[in-house]
Amino acid sequence: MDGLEDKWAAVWREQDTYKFDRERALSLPRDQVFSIDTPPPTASGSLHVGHVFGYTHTDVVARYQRMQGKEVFYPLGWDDNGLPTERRVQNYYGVRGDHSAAYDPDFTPPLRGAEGKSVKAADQVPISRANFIPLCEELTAEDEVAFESLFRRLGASVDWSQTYRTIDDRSRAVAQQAFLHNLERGEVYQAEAPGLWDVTFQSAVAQAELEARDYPGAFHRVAFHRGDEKVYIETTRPELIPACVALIAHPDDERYQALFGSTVISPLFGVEIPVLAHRLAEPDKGAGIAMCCTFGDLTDVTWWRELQLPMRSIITRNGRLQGETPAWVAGGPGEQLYAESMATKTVHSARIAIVDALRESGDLDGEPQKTQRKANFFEKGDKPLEIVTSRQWYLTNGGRDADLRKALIARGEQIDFHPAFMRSRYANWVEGLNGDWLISRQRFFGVPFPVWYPLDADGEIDHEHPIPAAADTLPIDPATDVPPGYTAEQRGVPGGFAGDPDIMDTWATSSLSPQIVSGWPVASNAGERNDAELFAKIFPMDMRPQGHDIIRTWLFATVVRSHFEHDSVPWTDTAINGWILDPDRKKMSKSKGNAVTPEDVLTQHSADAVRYWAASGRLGMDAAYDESQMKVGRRLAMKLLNASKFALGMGEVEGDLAAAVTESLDLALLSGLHTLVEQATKHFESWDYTRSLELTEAFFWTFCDDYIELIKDRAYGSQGDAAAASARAALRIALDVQLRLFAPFLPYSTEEVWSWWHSESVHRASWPTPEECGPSTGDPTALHVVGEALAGIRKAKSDAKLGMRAEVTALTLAAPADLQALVRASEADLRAAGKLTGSLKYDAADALEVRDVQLVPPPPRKK
RNA sequence: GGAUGUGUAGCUCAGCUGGUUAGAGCGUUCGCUUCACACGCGAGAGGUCAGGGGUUCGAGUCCCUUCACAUCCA
Repeated sequence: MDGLEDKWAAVWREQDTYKFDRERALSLPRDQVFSIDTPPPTASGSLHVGHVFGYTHTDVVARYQRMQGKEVFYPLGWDDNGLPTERRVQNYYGVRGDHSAAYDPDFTPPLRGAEGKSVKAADQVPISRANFIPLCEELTAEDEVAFESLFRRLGASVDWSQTYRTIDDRSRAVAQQAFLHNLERGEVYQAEAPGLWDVTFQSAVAQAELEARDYPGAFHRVAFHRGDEKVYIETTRPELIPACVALIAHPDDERYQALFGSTVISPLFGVEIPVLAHRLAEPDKGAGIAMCCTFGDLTDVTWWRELQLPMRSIITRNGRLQGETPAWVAGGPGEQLYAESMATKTVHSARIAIVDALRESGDLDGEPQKTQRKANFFEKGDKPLEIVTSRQWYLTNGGRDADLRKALIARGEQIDFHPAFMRSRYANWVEGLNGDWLISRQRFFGVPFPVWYPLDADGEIDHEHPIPAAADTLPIDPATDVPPGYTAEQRGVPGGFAGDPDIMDTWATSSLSPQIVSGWPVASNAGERNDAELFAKIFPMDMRPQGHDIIRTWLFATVVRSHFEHDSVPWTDTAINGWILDPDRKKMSKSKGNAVTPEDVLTQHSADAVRYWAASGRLGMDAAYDESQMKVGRRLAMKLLNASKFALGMGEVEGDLAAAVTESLDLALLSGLHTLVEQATKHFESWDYTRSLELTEAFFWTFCDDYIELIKDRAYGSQGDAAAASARAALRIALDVQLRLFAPFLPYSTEEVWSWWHSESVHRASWPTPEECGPSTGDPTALHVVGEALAGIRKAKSDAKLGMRAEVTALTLAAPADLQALVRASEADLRAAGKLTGSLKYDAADALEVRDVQLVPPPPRKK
């Protein structure tokens, strides 16, 4: 069985079994084409069983649609653009991206394969982005080869000639072209504003990348002064007292009515601070009055904006306090404290210094009370985010525009979510947006913004008049390329130009995956994958499969881009898969150390077995990692091989198979098969492939355990040629149909069996129709009833602790008349299967029952 | 605090628009080398359908409520 995987994977590769036929697609009506917008796995991560789970769901659907005769567009790309790759490259080559480094056309990295040795940051060679990117491409290309091999082994029916990378020329050109279109239409803008900032990665972070985590802190009860009166606030960030711009309480809070409109003096620094009212102050939290600093958290930003407070920022981009003593502190009582104990210190050290000083001055009431607070983190970071003012690019997404938000929620309504309840994740997210999408990142490996800025006579950047790249030159890198109308010598000199130093959020590229794969034309035709005809044909696409954790990012972002660029949804349906949980019900992930590598799983259990497990997980439902289920799948695949070998070994039937089927049980089987095909198809059409598998599987086990057992004697010829032909024909029809019903789930074993009497791949065969199931004139209950009679005989033998070879010399079958008739019609089959040699009496009863079974122990086996 | 989902045999789950004694597989127990399969075959045991209330002739299935768990958003 394991040899099947190498064998058939090679055949599928050689024969291009899953190749997308562009010409055929263009010639077909739209509903005969099925296009899938698959998630590109992160190339520098590693794959885990969760991937196997989700991608199997997609593949099962792809295979079904292909068998339905549709031309299936099923590419798979790699997301190699972004932070995970940057980190690997730094270690692997011993380099570090540096915005100030110049491009070196002859650069060779100091190391190759230093992974694991962990090169110290100080030893990493600073290199330009233009030198850094090729290294990223080189390293990810290696990973991608290994990934493709795994997906092939799994049996993913992807057309590998359609592969793409989110950093390749075409992807960058698509991302830049879409950005320039957004810019022209005013959907993207630059703003200098306070925003969340990761001090480790030195980059701005978007709302969708936030993660609220518990973070240990302490409440410090600190006095502000109003003459002799003290006004206490409670804060977890006392180091921000020098950045305080107001004290704020709720407008309805009785305690502070007298203070509103007056001012207080800050402790240690002696700065005069207004006391103001705002509805976002929480009366029941701490003292009910809060200090607003620029900036401690997002509420501070709101207060600062709405109450038009001054800017007194002290935290810099590297997470330390600014070195220069701020103007409003200089000359005051806190000047020395700041200059000596806080300037250039980390937030942590500054806090210790200020708390000591507060204690000494008597402004700290009691000792700090330890607490767990929620702090915002970058999902990939491990230090709380700071809020820093910086110039960034934003793409409108409804966060600040009710009409746009409404339009995007309406887009969600136009997409069918599977399961449907996942739509509320989308709607909740869009409704809860509190700002536009921040798409610029101060990183290196990603798609650069295709713009430059003029420098004025003093060499100052004029951000108001960005110079866009010419459309037919994309992709460009403004760090090395020169804007239209300038020469390279003018870079960085007064009157010249400067490139935009930032790159785009990874999602700003991957949100264009439908455009990237479908041939959306870019003016430069970078990557030579422009295909306007194809794009017109397959966009909007049919299916977007993905995890529910990235509805707020990838799914939403894709909808936004498509809304702006095409005034359309990007796809009509989205299939949301759940997560794989380990047996302790925790999400499996590499970082938690509980993930099993998919290579091991596939080797140990076989691809068909693993797919069986994955396919028994319904869309949207988290599933347990369950090896026992894989064993069941393996057993099923094995049974399929064995039963088929046996059934086909009975002999062939010449001529019209359907016409040869005449016996009661054979007709009953085919009638049941007829219903099975209807049901299996119906459930696939409603995206419930799991139900389809369950029904097919149940039918197959009855086929093996009851039907084959009952007819095998006759099929060998004990009741004459015509009766044998009837059984053999029914076996063939049933097998032919069942193999095709199983093919999307068990591609290897079905292909093997199919090849025994077909020349074409089962994966290019047509999905079975009820009409192919032969005559539907039989009574399907006949098989159940005779099967039940056989079960009665088996039970008698089992109760007598005898083997199934034991001979039955007499029995009575009690049943209602109609059931008796069904048994009588197949009495010879029942006798053969039950080893019934003696009398079979019939008796009337309300329900079928096998009574008075007389048994003879089987003769001892000859040794 | 808000949203969504889940709670059915020891385990993993199915039970569609309410209808006869609640199903499957795994595990478990007992038995069997039956000429496709011992990576097999046959038989059995095992459930107050999370708790409470309601609608109904009738509820695992609909409504209300409580509890527990998970995820997302505050």
